[in-house]
This record gives sequence, C-alpha cells and structure tokens, in this order.
Amino acid sequence: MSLPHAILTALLEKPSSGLELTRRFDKSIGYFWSATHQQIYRELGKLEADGLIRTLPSEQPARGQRKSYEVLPAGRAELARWTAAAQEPKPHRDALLLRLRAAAVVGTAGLEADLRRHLELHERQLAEYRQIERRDFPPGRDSPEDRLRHLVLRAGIDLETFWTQWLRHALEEFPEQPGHGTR
Amino acid sequence: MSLPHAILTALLEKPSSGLELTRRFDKSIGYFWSATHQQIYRELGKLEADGLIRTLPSEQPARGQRKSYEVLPAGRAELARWTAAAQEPKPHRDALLLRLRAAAVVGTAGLEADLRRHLELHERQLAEYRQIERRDFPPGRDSPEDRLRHLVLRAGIDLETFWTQWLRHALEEFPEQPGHGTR
DNA sequence: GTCCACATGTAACTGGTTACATGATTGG
DNA sequence: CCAATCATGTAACCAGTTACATGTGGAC
Repeated sequence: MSLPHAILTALLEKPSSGLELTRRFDKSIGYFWSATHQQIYRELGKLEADGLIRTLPSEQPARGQRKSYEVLPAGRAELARWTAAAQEPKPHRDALLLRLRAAAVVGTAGLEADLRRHLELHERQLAEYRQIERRDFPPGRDSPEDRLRHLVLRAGIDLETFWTQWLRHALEEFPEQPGHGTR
Repeated sequence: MSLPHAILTALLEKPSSGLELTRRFDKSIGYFWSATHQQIYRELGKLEADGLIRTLPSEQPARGQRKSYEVLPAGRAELARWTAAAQEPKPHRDALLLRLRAAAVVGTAGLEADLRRHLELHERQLAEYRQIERRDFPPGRDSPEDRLRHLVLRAGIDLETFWTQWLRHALEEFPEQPGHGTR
C-alpha cells in the first residue's frame, strides 16, 4: 500500500503527467520506491477515481495526449494519515545473502565474478548519491524540509557504503584465481 | 525465483518436513528470505514435480501426515547453477524512507512514535543477531563454510547497526514533545 | 506521407499475502 | 470422546513484472 503514497508525495512536490512521474521515479523517490510506467498509470487511474487527485483543468484528456495531475485536499489528508500511521516493517529479502548461504553448501564456484559486478554497481550508486548530496545539500543552509530529505539521502549513502565494504570483505574469502586478476 | 533455492539450501543443510522448514525460516535463512507455510508447501510441491527433491522413502504420504523431503542430485545441481549465475540486484523498496520523504511535504505530525517503535524493533533484532554470533561463531575456529555463514550474519548485524544509528539520528530532527518523554 | 519519439494504456503472468479448510495425534 | 495442537493443503486476492497495443505530433 505504498505506491499510491509515493505518487501523492511526488505530485505534491510538483504536479506532473504519468511519463514525467516515471522519469522522476528513475531518480529521487524511485531510489527507495521504484515503479514502472504501467504501475504508475494504473495507480493514477485509481487515485483519480478515489478523488485524491485530478487532471489539471487546462488539459484535454485523450489517448496519446499528455495529461497532468495535481493532488486534491483529500489526497493530501490521506498522505498525512498514512505518514503518521504505525506500520510493520516488511521482512527483508536479499538474494545475494541467500546465494552466499547457498555457497556454503554447494561451493563458491563461479560466484566471485558476480560479487565483483555487484560491488561495482554499488560503488556507482554511491558516487551518484554523493554527487546529489553535493548538488542539492551544500553545507550550512538546510531548511526543515531539506533536512528531512537530506536525512533520507544519507540513509542511501550509508547503505551503499555498507554494501561496498561488505562486498570487499566477502571477496577476501575467495581464493586468488590465477589469470583472473585480483584488482 | 529465489524461494525454491532458499528451500533447496535449507533442505541440504537438513532434510525436513514443510512445517519444520517453516519454523527454520522464522530464524536463520528467513532473516533474509522470509516465507509463510503456504508458500513453502506450494513450492515443495513444485520442486517435487520437477524432480529436484523427493519425500524420504520411509514416509507415508497422506494429508495431515508428516512428510519429509530430501534434495536429489538434480536439485543440488540447480542450486549450484543458480548460485553462480549473474543476477541483477532488485530495486529497493523502503516504506520508512518514503514516509520521511512524505513528511517533508505534509509535516512530521504523529511520525515520531512509530520511528521510536522501529528503533526498538531494530535494537531487538540486533541483540538477537549478536546472540547468535556468540553462540554459533565463537572466535578462532571457523571452517570455510562457517566463514561464509558468519559473513552473512555480519551483514545482518551491520545492517541493523546502521538502522539503529540512522533512526536515532532521524529522531534528533524532531522537536522535543513536552509530556512525551525523550528517552 | 512515413518514420520515430512521445505518451498513455491493456493483458497476461508471477510471487507473495490472507483467510480458510481438513486430517491426524495427543492429553485430559 | 472432546478439545487442542500439529501438519498439510486450497482459494482468492493483490502488487509488481513483462510484453504488447494504440494514438499523437514533429522531422524529414
């Protein structure tokens, strides 16, 4: 039950069309709640039917024609309600940890290459986060809203930092392969 | 496509019935790949149909009657294949970070209590992990398999450590509420 | 006028969740 | 024999994924 609220948040930050939302989900909000354009269009339809958002009056609604939405008061109220409501944390699912556990039983053959690849992906993501931090949160002048958003970004940075360190540590468990290069 | 492999790993560690698996998924493997008993029974059926596992010959198969499974060579081979295969990391989804982001728009009213609750849950999980570490991985004598399993547990410990620290940091953003007590 | 990028949408499928049903075994 | 518990299973549903379909407008 989180995708509609992710969309409401994005629309409150700036009224948008479905495709614009899709693009914005590829950054920013999508870093911790990703969604494809199919999901977004489906959800926009539901939100409109529920009276939480509406198309901007100036737009003509037609297929293939751009259609922008804005949040109605009922939508903002629902988002505030959801934000404050107690929620159980979802159980984690991490395939990489599972694979390490499986490797303890069937052996580590072939695993190292993919660990290195994951390390690289996390390093790239970390670099991207740090760049966003430099760009959007220069030191010394955060508004209260910016401080919350910065906090969220810090979570992303710290998580990626953890993964890069953990993967480097994990790779030390692997015997050096002659001919494979060991960075 | 990970649940069947989680089950294969668990069954290789020890042949079990559906309910035993369910219980073991509440600890150990379930910490990073949770599953309910309905999922597990469904998946056991599929794995058996695919010839990756079989019921222990000594068991009589009947409803309400306990039925234990063991992994067949084809199952072990499939697990080894999957472990070594390259896999894309799944996009993250974290409702708590989303809520913080929403709070930047609609305000933080009511959020603090649930953050404290989450902090407590993570602290409890961290304590549990540390206890498992003391119990299962006493310093100085890890076999190669144990070192991999220990590595996985360390990931859990470090992740919970991150979350407790981050949540404490996040709570500093909230104004002190008279009458609510500030720990 | 044709092709391509933009934009919105439908349909089928998969994996996970929730609620419920049924049989076997054991303690009182 | 009855209730509680153990154990296996069915069914309906929901969220997310993948593949595909359709319409619009501008570049050439």
